Amino acid sequence: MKSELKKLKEAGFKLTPQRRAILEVLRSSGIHMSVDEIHEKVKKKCPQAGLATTYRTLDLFRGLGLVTNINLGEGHKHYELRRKNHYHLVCLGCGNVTEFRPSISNEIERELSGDCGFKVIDYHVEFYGYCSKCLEKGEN
Amino acid sequence: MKSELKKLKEAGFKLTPQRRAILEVLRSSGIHMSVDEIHEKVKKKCPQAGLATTYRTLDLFRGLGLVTNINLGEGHKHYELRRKNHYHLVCLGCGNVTEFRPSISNEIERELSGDCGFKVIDYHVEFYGYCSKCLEKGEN
DNA sequence: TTAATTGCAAACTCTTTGCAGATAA
DNA sequence: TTATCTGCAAAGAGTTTGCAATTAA
Repeated sequence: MKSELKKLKEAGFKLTPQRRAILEVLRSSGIHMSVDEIHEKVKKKCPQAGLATTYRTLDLFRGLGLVTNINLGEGHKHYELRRKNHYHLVCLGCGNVTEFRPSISNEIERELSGDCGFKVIDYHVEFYGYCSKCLEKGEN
Repeated sequence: MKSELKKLKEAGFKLTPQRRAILEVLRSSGIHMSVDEIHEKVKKKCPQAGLATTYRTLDLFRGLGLVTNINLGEGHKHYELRRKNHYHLVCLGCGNVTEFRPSISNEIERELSGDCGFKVIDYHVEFYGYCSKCLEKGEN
């Protein structure tokens, strides 16, 4: 059994088709999605699935540390499977969101714990700017 | 005239009492606030000020680059005067949000532009964890 | 004088909740 | 069998918008 399902079960929750479908959707699309996007994809597997269940399930998953929700400045939440050590690059030109794994992220954590006594559990990092394609095209 | 008002005027916008009040509120409280918090403080200076105006003004300011809005995982936006080079440390124990100016932030920008050809304009960085006080108290 | 701005209220969007029926264990 | 979970619909919270009146320039 894949690790997320295992965690769910171990925490005493039922493995319903809806929960399996939501996990599959999150897995199949590596990148973050809005609740609506997730729900649309879930309905292809579970046509009767309700939006409220998607909200409830994502919140349950977040509580278990299976997913994180991120903010892209829009008016709604985005969720993705939790993976450590990735930053988002949001292009102000084309709107694309890509990922970035900086080689120095460990140094930041070290600096944090040293200077501030702050123990890092998780982080959300979003850089806004222009991707190489948009830089080539335009005059940014 | 302070620089934010100057920018507003230069961009062709009127300097209304409401806009001045919102700027003053943002300046007086260094840290981020929710729209509601901002509006409550604005009403002390402009009792008749409407909430919609606060929303419109903050969005106008954001468009001009005067403020940035950040996300703390709650269901509403937070705004603050735009200042470069600061990261948020969100304590999962006491909920306090403090700031952090990492000495290596320039290196990240350099790595970004080198490896990815991505030109950084702005960023939001939030680290979640436990502050020194909570670490002393608890067993985290 | 006049185009920009405002307050109000209504509309809209996203999210949460209550509840009766359905279902995994 | 039974406590958990679901779908539905209604409620709630935050945000945006239309419009007539007001106001900065």
